[in-house]
Formats: sequence, structure tokens, C-alpha cells
Amino acid sequence: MNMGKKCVAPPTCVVSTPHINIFEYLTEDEKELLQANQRDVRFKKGEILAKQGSFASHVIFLKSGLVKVYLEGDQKDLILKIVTNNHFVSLSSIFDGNDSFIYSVSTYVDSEATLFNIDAFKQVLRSNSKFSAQIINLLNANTAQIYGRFYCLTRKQSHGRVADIIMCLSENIFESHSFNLSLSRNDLADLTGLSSESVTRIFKEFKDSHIIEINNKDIKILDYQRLKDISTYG
Amino acid sequence: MNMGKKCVAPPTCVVSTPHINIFEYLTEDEKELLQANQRDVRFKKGEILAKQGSFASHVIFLKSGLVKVYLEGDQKDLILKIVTNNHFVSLSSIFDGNDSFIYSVSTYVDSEATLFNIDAFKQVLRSNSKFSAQIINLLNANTAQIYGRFYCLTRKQSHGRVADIIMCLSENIFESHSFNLSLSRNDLADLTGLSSESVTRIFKEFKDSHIIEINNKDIKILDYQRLKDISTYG
DNA sequence: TAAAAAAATTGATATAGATCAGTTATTTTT
DNA sequence: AAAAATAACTGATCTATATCAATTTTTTTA
Repeated sequence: MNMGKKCVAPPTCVVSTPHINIFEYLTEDEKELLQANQRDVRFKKGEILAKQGSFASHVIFLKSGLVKVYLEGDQKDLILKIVTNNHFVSLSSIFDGNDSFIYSVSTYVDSEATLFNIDAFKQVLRSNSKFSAQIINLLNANTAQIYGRFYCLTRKQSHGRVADIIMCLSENIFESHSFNLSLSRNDLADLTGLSSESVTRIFKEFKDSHIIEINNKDIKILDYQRLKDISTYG
Repeated sequence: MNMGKKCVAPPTCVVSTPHINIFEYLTEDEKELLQANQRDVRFKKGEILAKQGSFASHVIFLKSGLVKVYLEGDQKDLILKIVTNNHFVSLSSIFDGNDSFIYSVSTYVDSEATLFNIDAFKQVLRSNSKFSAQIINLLNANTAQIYGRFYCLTRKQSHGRVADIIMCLSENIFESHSFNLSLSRNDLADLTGLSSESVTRIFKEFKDSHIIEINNKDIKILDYQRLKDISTYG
């Protein structure tokens, strides 16, 4: 209900578009075409689903698990987003002007994915405008998420960023105020663009201020409002 | 030709997709529908074409001029990109789950834009899959650009960022190695995410190292390769 | 279950770049 | 063309967060 200046997209680490079964928009023929051109693949923790710069031969749909999408660079990697089950991972690769993955994707946990042949996918896209309108929606949801994250990482300082990531994990990944954090401090550092030492220190501060409770990997949010305030003003 | 790690999208400030006349993909009926639902509007320097959070009632196509697209927040604004003539500005607003602009748009110079009624635009999109496939291409080009910029602003330090912006202005906006900079130091500060003082200092350093020449607002790039190296490693 | 390896924590120090304040140059207004 | 306003520049200082180094805790391996 903030009518003031602060109306940037919510600073989430994941795209949280409610999962719509966009395949419902396909005809039987189109479904068959896709099915004939898809493969289900299992990936173990830490494995790479897509490598930045390599030939983008398929569109990835994550059936189960948790992955990160990140840019590799000369310096440190940049995590663009986390993707949970039942989401597309690599829609940006359906782009005529670009036949290679613009980012890398790797798993945090054991995961399952469906890989669609990119030509079959594009063919369906060109023939079915209802379907492509839905894909446009997904792309735009993704854009909105990235913008929020972009803002978070470039304009907020450390406490706000850490507050953001805790809220995001709680709301979108674990869907509870207390959860067992499967990410390491290093993962959190990557995600917040901070050093792992800074993450540790801020976690400790939050703990000392009774905002969160930490027992080893178990995290419990005690004061959600404070976290939100820190996210907004920190 | 870098086969190593550095394969992030080029760190440009603008989307530089070659302008394709995507309206060619429309039927006569569709063209008429759009034409009946469009308005050409002139904007003066500094005026706002779209305001973050307000109702997104139209899709903006920039016919001439130069605009910035930016996120407003509690803290400083974040410039997402610069858009030049013959580009769409607000395609993200064609998103069913979202009826308000997720960013603001304002002009750097006097500009002309065509505003399309969003419902008519969406109707065409839903009926013409060739057209929507082209729109998907544009959205993806935009995403690639934003990722590059995201990387630049979060992973590079000041010298690299300033080098990037000089190269981007030269290549994409002014299309020459010497140009009259129509942006103020403050604009450049916004664009690089630095303070205006830092921009000044780095400009001076580049000048002292004979990388660029500055005469008031006139900028000339003397050593493009050095600039590129600074962008990559700075 | 002991030993080894990896991850997390803590404190000390370094640094990039912001902020502040004063000055000079440029642009706009009268 | 002079005055006023704005923008650019310069130096001094400050601060957030990184980096480094050492220690403790946790996890993995043997």
C-alpha cells in the first residue's frame, strides 16, 4: 500500500509467477511435436544444466529441484536468479539472433528437467499465438524479477540485501518462517554480492537483535516486520 | 574471439538490436487496428513518457530522440537502459499479470513517440504468432542487454564502468569515435552508478593517460584498445 | 570414532569510492 | 554584457565492505 516513491519490483531472488500450465494452450499435434522432441534428464547436485556460451540446443523446463542461473565473468560470477520446480529456466535462448546460452545454469540439489529441442519449440511458438502470448508473459515476469534484483544489488547496502535474501528464501523457496537452509554462506555471499565474511557478520547482528534465530543450518524468522524495514531502508 | 571465461553479454547501455520493421509481419487488418489505436506524441527534453507504478495503458515506440528507462526507489534511481530512435520502450508492459509500468521513462532530448493502445496491441499479439515471435526476439534482446549491464554495475569497478559507458555511447548512440556529449556528469554518474565526482576524476585520469581527449563537452577516443582493456580487466 | 578436510566465524587491516566543502568554469537569465 | 544560477572540478575526509589471517566448528572420509 505504499503510494510513495518505493514501487520497484519486489526484490526477490526467484521468479515467483504462479505456475500456469502453459502447455494447455497447445493443440494435440503441437503437444505431440514437443513430446517427440523432448528428453527428461536427472541432474545431481552441483551439475551444470547449461553452460554460458555453449550452443543453446534446447529449452529447459525444471520439473523438480533447485537451480541457480548465473553469469560467468572474468571476475566473480553473478547469480541472476534461483529457479524452483515447474518453471522454465532458459527461455531467453529462444531468440533468433542468438544461438548460445547467455548464462550458465547449475543445480543446488538433485534435480529433474525436461529438455525441449529448440527448433521444435520455436516451431510451436510461431504457429500458436496463444502459446507465444503466454511465453511473453513468462518473459516479462522474468524481466520484472531481474529488475527488482538489479535494484537490490546496486542500490541497497549489505543489511538490506541480506534481509532481502532471507525474506525471499522464506517466502518463495521454503514457504515457511523457519527452514533448514540448504545453501552455504558462500552461496549466500554469491546471492547477495557480498563476501561470505560479511554475510556471517550480518547474520550474527540479526541474531543478536532477535530478528532471526540460527541453529547451525536452521533459520527461524522472529521479526518479519523488522526484516522488511531493513530491506526497505537499509 | 575470447574462448575463455569472459563471454558475458557486451556491457552496453542501450539495446542495439538492428531495427527490424516488425510491423511488416502484420496483415492489413491488423495494421488498421493498430493505426486506429495509436497516437503520435512529441515530448520535450526532460519530460516523462511513462511513470513507474502508473497504469500502463499503452506500448511506447520511440520514433526519434533519446530516452532513459529507470527504476525509481527510496534511494537513488537506477538507469536500466538508454533507448534510441526506432525502438520499443515499454514492451514489458504487455504482461497480463501486471497493469502498471514497472519503470519510468524520460527524455534526454526532444523526442517523438507513437503510443499504441495496449489492448489493441495485445489483441494483435494474440492473433498473429509471427508478430509475437518477433516481439519475443525483442524481449530477449532486451534481456541480454540488461544482463550485461547488470554484470557491469555489480562486478566491475569504477574505471571499467566508465570505460564501458564511453564505448557504449561511442558505438551505439553517436556512432563515432569523437562526439559531443549531450549528457551531463550527473547523467553519467547515474548511468555508471558512481558519484559525479568520481566520474570527473576518472575522466581526468583517462585524459591524462591520453586515452581520451576532452574539450568541454566534446569527447574524442584516442586509444580504443586501452579502453577495451580497462573495460575487461578494470 | 578418530583424523582430515571443508566451512564458518572472528578480529585486524586495507581500500575503493562516497561525501563534504570550497573553487572555478560554464550556461542561463536579465 | 553583466549577474545569477548551475554544473564541473579538486582536495580532504570518511565509511562500508573487502581482504587477510587465525581460530573454531561442522562435515566428510577413512
